[in-house]
Amino acid sequence: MTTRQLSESTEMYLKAMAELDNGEAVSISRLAERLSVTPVSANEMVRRLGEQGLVLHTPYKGVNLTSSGRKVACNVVRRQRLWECFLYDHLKLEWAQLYELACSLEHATAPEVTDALAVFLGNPKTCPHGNPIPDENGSFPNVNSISLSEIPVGETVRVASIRATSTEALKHIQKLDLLPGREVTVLEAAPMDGPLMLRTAGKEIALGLLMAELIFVEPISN
Amino acid sequence: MTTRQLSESTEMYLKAMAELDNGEAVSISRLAERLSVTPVSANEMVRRLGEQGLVLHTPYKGVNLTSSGRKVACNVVRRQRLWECFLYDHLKLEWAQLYELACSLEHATAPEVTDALAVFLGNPKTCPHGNPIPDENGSFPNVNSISLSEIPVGETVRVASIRATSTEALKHIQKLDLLPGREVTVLEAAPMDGPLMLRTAGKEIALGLLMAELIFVEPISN
DNA sequence: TGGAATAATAAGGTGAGCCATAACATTTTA
DNA sequence: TAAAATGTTATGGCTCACCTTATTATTCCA
Repeated sequence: MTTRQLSESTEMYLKAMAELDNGEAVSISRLAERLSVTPVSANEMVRRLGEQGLVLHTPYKGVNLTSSGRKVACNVVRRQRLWECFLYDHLKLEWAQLYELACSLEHATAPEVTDALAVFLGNPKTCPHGNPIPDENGSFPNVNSISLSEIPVGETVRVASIRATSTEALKHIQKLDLLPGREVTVLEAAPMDGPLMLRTAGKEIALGLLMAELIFVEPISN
Repeated sequence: MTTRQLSESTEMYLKAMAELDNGEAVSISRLAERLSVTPVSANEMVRRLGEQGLVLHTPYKGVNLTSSGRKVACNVVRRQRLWECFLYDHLKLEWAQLYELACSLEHATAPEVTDALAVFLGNPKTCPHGNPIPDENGSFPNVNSISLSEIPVGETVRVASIRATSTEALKHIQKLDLLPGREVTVLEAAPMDGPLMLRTAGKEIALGLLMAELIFVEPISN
């Protein structure tokens, strides 16, 4: 298993798979959607990744990362989230822009730089969006937190992390003040996948279901 | 003059031209050599750059940056040298590796990041190799310093900056302790483009002419 | 169980940026 | 001034990662 240089595209596919992973195989169409690519293109690419031993494709079932693919994906995620920390904590850049800005940097980052950056930042455990940063060994943190969309009406939870990737979505979440640490009460779930009505910081807000699925929460512990 | 996204390759060509620029047009073969590409490929690429208005190619004479091409090149150089400062001053990475490591990052750096990085670093004036960092407006600093290869035997000068790009060359220069700030006396110039014999920090060292051309010096002022 | 939805594959095409080889043009220099 | 060196252009080919359109295979659900 040589660690030859992988293309940016390869890294993006592997990262997307890791981000979409929830235990089961990822369908090629969801992968295609996430990467803004046609299913046919995603199919081709998955075949290539399969030939390299990075993914396992079971026709009609979906794609899984192999252990070596997962390792690469972890590494990519690690690089990205470390950059997010740097861009936020030290360069004071926009919270909503971090994912996008760090995404370009992640593919251009040598291992020496990644390691030195982690040390410089004091080995942070999470990125500014609350998502865990994998360690050097490439263990992908399996966060078993629940999405806000699954919380029954009436319950109050705490925002743990945001998995949104588009700057637009992140801006909206920021505007609604649904940042990690905030407490949120689910007031109502409109029928037909309608928006959730929430209360946070004394305000009542409406949140689309798709967006709610990207917000991960935890029980209020203390 | 739209500032559409330029490819990494385009940026590398423009940067190489700026780095090779010494007032006259740059020949396509030197450009090709610098970029480790065949002259034919460089020719094709220069044609494309010409069509975009970034360079001016006079057949059999060479290539020049247009004002818009120069602006882009400056920006690339600025990004790279800012990253070099960060990698050296804060991440404590190897002096000789900086060029290479910063080179990958430079193409992945958004304008917001560049500007914030400059502020974070305190708007440094030079990179760790002693080369000037262009300002936001893209003025390419025209350093009129002299290369060590042009210093007559007997004279003593101070190393101002190193323009080498390969990690290997930089490692060698570091081993010889020819870093910016050091004083060097030219003891002898061997015939037939033979090596220069130098004295620096009490030691006598031999330096190949090609390498000496990458070391820029200034008179000892104080 | 049969049709709808979803997934896979086949075939052909695009552009960027590189390659090699060969032919031809110009400039340099001996 | 002629030959050598350098620069240019033509031709054809390659890989990667994408595209479209069309066909075929499988799965799911009513």
